[in-house]
Amino acid sequence: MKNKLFDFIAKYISLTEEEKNALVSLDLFRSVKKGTTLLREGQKSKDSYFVLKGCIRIYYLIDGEEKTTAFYTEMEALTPHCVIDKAPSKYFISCVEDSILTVSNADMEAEMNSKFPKFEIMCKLLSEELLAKERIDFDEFKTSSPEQRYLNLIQKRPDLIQRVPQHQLASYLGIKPQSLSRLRARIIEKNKG
Amino acid sequence: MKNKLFDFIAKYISLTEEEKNALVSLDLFRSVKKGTTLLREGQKSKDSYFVLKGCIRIYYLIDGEEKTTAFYTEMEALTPHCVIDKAPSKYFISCVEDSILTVSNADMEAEMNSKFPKFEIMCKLLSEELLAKERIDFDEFKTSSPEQRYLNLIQKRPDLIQRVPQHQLASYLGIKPQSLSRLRARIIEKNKG
DNA sequence: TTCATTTCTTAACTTAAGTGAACGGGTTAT
DNA sequence: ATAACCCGTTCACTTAAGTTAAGAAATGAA
Repeated sequence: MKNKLFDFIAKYISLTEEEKNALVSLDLFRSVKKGTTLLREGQKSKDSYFVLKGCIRIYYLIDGEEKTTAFYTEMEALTPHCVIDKAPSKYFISCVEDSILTVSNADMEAEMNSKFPKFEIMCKLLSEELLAKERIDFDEFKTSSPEQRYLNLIQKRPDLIQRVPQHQLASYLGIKPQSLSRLRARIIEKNKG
Repeated sequence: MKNKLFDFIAKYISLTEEEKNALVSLDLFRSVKKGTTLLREGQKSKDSYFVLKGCIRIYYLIDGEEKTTAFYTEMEALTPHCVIDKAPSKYFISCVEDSILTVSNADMEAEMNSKFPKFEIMCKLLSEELLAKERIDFDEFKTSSPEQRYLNLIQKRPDLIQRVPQHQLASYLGIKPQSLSRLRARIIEKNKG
């Protein structure tokens, strides 16, 4: 698992042994059971997550209903907005599967940054990249229909369709579970005729 | 206009006179006429934008139709994905109004960063903040209907509804212009009855 | 000004998503 | 074992968005 983290970091900066050791000594690795809630609405957490194995999701509780809006799987990083804006969290974060994560506190990050300015650069590169990606994801969502979004998902994240419950997928696609069922039936029908 | 830029930067880091002078000497300020295309699909530009006055938008050309997905107004920054991933741009950027922008090249940024590491920190803070905001915007979009999105826009960016053509607003809301017209009529009807 | 183009609205019709309800399969708990 | 619950699907019905077309209003260019 350490190496998975180092591989990820290597995409942005190169680490010396000293730096790697400093990272490991932070004791970041956590095993979390499926269903565990990592962050609740209203909380002011300072923790960021990086998924080494498994899957976590962001969801909102609206009128008593869970609305899942994002999934993070292997090699994906998530810093909740509350860490950035110091406001109570607007959303929940929960474990979709038994997972192995790194959980890093904002204070630990600040310490690493001051010791190794390189880390700050990595964070900059990473968040710039994620921002550009998020922009494009959002644009694709806006410019396509639910059916196109679903077909697009099959192409881009086929694993999600297997590992995530349909009703979570539905709200991820911006529709109701019944509509996703219908839409899937429609697609199968098309491919037959 | 210089001061508007300095005020923006001051939200993230504090600048010495020397640093301010270095910034000004980069000759960043540009006046652009309404309708000017700043970036075309397929281009590999290195330019980032910051809006001092006016409005610019991102749009896609899909089946010969313009799909506007984002607006940037006063005190908002935009780094196109092509600057980050060095790939041909997926979208166009164009001027909605006569505008005053700063246009900064990635090379200039790199130079500022090496001279003043503080700048790198500002970029990190800014992109982290924007990423967290974009996440929440996307989530709000996913979890609400076109009508809710429109009402939400009235609350959050009332100026946009005045200064931007309806058909651009429509695709920004993920719907067709005719649907936006109808939806507006529906809302007015509700408020009467 | 005049003409052409673009933008916005309206309307009639089609298509798809939302809603509420029911059913079967699976799991969990008692 | 059975009851309770959750999940995915299906159905009938409602509501809203997409589509096509037409016309009025605003804009811009000659």
